[in-house]
Amino acid sequence: MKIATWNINGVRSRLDGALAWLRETGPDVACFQEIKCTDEAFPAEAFEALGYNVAVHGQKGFNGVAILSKRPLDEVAVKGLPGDEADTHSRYIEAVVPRPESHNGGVVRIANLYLPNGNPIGTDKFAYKLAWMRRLQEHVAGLLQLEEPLFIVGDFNVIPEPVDAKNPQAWANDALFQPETRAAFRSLVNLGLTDAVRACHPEPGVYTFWDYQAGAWQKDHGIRIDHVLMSPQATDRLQGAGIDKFTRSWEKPSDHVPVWVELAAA
DNA sequence: ATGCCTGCGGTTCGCAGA
Repeated sequence: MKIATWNINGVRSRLDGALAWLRETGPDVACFQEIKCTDEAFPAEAFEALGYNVAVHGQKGFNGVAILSKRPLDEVAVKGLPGDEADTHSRYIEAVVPRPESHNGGVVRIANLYLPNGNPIGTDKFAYKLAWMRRLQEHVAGLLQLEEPLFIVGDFNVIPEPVDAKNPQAWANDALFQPETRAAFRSLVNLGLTDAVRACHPEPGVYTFWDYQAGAWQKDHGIRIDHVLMSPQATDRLQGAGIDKFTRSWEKPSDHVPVWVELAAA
């Protein structure tokens, strides 16, 4: 079973690339962030034509997340991160998905998130980011009590460690690499989660984002900010994890590339 | 020190991104 996540930076302007990527890599579950459209404007039919079932939590203009699944979604459990009724940003969707027939039953729980960027530091945007991370910690702590295979995936907007940036010093004053940001991410992982890509790829130079500006891609000035975090019950089945770096060379690319994990049947 | 790109809204520039 393959589960993938991609900050697509506008699903409508990136639809052809998204469909090509799905055809080429065939994930059982694909999570998108920054779809930048309402539920009504999401091009669900194009994905359904490839055999996917679709759950969307969008909004006008920016943010927005979606889950695609080859198997019908059992339950779209949550839309919007719990813990603040006043938060109107569409940054979180959670669903329960049956595992493939070849896995002899059972389900996985998918939490797909687009964590706030938080720049510039010292503003209410950074405070919102840290508050959002505290809310996520609370919610995930509850989910872990279910003792299910749980996948928390998406654009975390967190550079966890210096090895996760080509030039760490360039991010010293950025919300993605602040001590408070990194500490909140460590606390989340320390609930008992596994960072799938880092577990499978301890080497440096593994990035998921290259800015459009200043030739970041050509200079490999990348950062690793898109992650798959797994509960123990999910990690038990981990066979591999990787990054579809090739999409960054496409025409009209997203500035992020997909991240995926492959799971054993038992 | 600043902007470099890009998508989107709603009009041709501002906002958000990271």
